[in-house]
Amino acid sequence: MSIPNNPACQNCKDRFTSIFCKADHNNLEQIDEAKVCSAYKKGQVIFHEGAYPFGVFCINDGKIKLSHSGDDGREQIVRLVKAGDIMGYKALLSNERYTATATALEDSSICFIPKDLFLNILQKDASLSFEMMRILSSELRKAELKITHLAQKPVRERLAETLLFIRETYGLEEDGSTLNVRLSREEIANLVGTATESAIRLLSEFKKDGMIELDGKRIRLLDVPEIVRTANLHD
Amino acid sequence: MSIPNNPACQNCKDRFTSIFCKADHNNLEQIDEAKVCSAYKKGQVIFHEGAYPFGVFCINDGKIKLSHSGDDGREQIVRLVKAGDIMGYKALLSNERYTATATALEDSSICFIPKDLFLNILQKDASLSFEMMRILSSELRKAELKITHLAQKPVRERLAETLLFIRETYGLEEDGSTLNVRLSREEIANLVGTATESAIRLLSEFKKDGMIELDGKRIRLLDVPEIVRTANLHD
DNA sequence: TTTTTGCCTTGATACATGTCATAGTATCCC
DNA sequence: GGGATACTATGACATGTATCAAGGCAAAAA
Repeated sequence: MSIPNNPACQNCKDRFTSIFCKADHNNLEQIDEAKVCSAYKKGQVIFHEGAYPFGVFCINDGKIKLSHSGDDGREQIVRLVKAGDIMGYKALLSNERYTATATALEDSSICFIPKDLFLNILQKDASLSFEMMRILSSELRKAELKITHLAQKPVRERLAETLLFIRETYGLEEDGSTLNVRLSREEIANLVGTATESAIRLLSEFKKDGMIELDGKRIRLLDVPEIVRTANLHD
Repeated sequence: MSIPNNPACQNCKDRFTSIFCKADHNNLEQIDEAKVCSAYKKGQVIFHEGAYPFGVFCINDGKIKLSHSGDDGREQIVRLVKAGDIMGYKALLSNERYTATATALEDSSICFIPKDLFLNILQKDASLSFEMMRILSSELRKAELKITHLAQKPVRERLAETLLFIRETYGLEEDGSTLNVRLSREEIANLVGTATESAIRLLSEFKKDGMIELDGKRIRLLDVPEIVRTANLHD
């Protein structure tokens, strides 16, 4: 399943940007001792919708998608996770089973922090729990915005918005224009909330209009202002 | 604007079910002293999207809708609030402006708790902040489910689901079948995420199929199992 | 009462988007 | 390398839904 390799949290390159940068030094050491770090291959599932949570996951390196699977089996991607982010906290906090499945989008290194320890520290460390609330609020804000856009915006606008969202989340490669992640057309569609064919067709249109360039799963954003205009963002 | 009347939190009929039932008695007294309770008329706006938050609101009595207004001005209702619930915490916690507008669905009595006090107590009171995290997690879970359904389910199923959601939130009247809230067709549509005419048409169909009965804004759920089946719920 | 106003309802129509089918293309793996 | 598998692409088509338009009904105002 996963190859253990345990870098210290002190060495974790994202410890300054992650939620744990807010944590008390003391607590951080406890986490460091108890955590288990594992390597996951691209496509591997970290946790499954419906399973019971035993802790939270902290991304050391890599990219993860969190997705619901609808009745008909089609997946809806609800979040993209990057290094420094944590995941699995929602189920833990509401004491329910996972409502989403976490799948590695590329080879990733992920730390696991046991439930009891995490909840325990959360009780003691006010600034950590405040940071947790901030994260939850921010996720909720994004989710509500997405609800509004799904209900009101056409697919074309949502696709443009999604491209910008991917850029915001994973950034660009060294060339300054290529999205720094490889997603299948189906995954893009499941992020937008549309059929794969529709996503493909619209991506082709964007390309024809000179907004983007396509090279397999490589997507280059050529004309960001025009993409912003297409996304019709002003709220 | 609003008629002040200040019942003690001790008398608040929902203090046992609200978030504050978790709070320390000491802190509850502080809140009781600082809070300001006001009456709002049906249709009145409690806070506006884009405004800066100065505190949280706790519903003493009444019903509120929280809605985003999309680019084209159409509203999307993102949450229904009832007595005992709090609102406005998201903006406060993430230190941003309100992303939604709160409007009274009926005459309501609402307490206002100043920002500083609330955040202060949240820092000190671990069990209150844990409850806050639980609420946020639960809201986030609901929002993500709604995203999946908006993306994947047809309007007919979503409407059935919405009827069940309203029942869950506001309950039924004494007759045991009438939804205990009066919403316009437009509001129902904005909850479902569809056009008003579509909502009306489908409600008529539901009526013709014997699932519901319509009497103005009164909606009676006659055949709940069939509504559940129509909503196609099994996730 | 009559008028006004705001909602509700229904029909006709157009369009966006999903679905199905087919073929081309890359990718993986033995 | 070659065959299998998965992904991408495009066309044809069906249909769910939004939009536009017009009329009905009921509550509120004059």
